[in-house]
Amino acid sequence: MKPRTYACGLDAAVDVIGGRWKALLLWQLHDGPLRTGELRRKLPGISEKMLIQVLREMEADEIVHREVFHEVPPRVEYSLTALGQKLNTALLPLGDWGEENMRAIARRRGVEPAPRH
Amino acid sequence: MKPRTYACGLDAAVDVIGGRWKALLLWQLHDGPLRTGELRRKLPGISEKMLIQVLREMEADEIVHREVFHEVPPRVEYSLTALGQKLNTALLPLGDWGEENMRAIARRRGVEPAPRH
DNA sequence: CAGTATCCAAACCGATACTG
DNA sequence: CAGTATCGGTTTGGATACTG
Repeated sequence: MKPRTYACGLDAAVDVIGGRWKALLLWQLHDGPLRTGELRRKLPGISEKMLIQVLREMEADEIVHREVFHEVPPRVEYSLTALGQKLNTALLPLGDWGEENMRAIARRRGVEPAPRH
Repeated sequence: MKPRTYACGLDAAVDVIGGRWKALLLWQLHDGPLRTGELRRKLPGISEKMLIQVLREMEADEIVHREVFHEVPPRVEYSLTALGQKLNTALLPLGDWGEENMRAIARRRGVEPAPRH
């Protein structure tokens, strides 16, 4: 339990998209629904546990919708809710800022930027 | 050291503003330079250690400028760099999104929103 | 294929006491 | 006033093995 308060909207928003994976997942879902396995392949390095855990949190935050198809083998699709789409839109300028400055950020932090997108 | 790569600009950006305090600090510096003590008072709950530590990280990321005035008693002012100002601008839509949805976010997470701003 | 259960390591954050 | 040092708790993230 973390008894805190939100000082402003930005504070709350960062609490929602913070962490290692959420922004990435949001980004991947931008173009439409994806199955669990597709998401896992698009996020190289994520563990089984984190993928599910983070998706559940985003579902609880109502930015991601989870749909189960009762087939064999089982199929589950994740997509953005209307709220999630708005969030994604609100993140575009931040993504642009990061894109422009990624090399410098990566250099200062000893991280290799990836050339994708 | 955390040997990872950035999958996209958003990934890098979240790495820069993530965590409990950075977005808040950025926000406070929006209107001009502030002294250490002023910042501490504007961020109720932050510890001495976190305030300095986070400011140093932001300085290393070149989004905050630190200026020392050699007086007695000592005076230090923090302000946004040009890069920090751009980042702040890029965060505006995200802040708006958070503002609009703060109540719902807070409710779902058992957090009290603060009425300021 | 999708998801769960454990166990463990690292990062994050904060309280406190202290220095120039 | 601004900053450092230390310590420890909580949270987060991840490897692995397993279930329906």
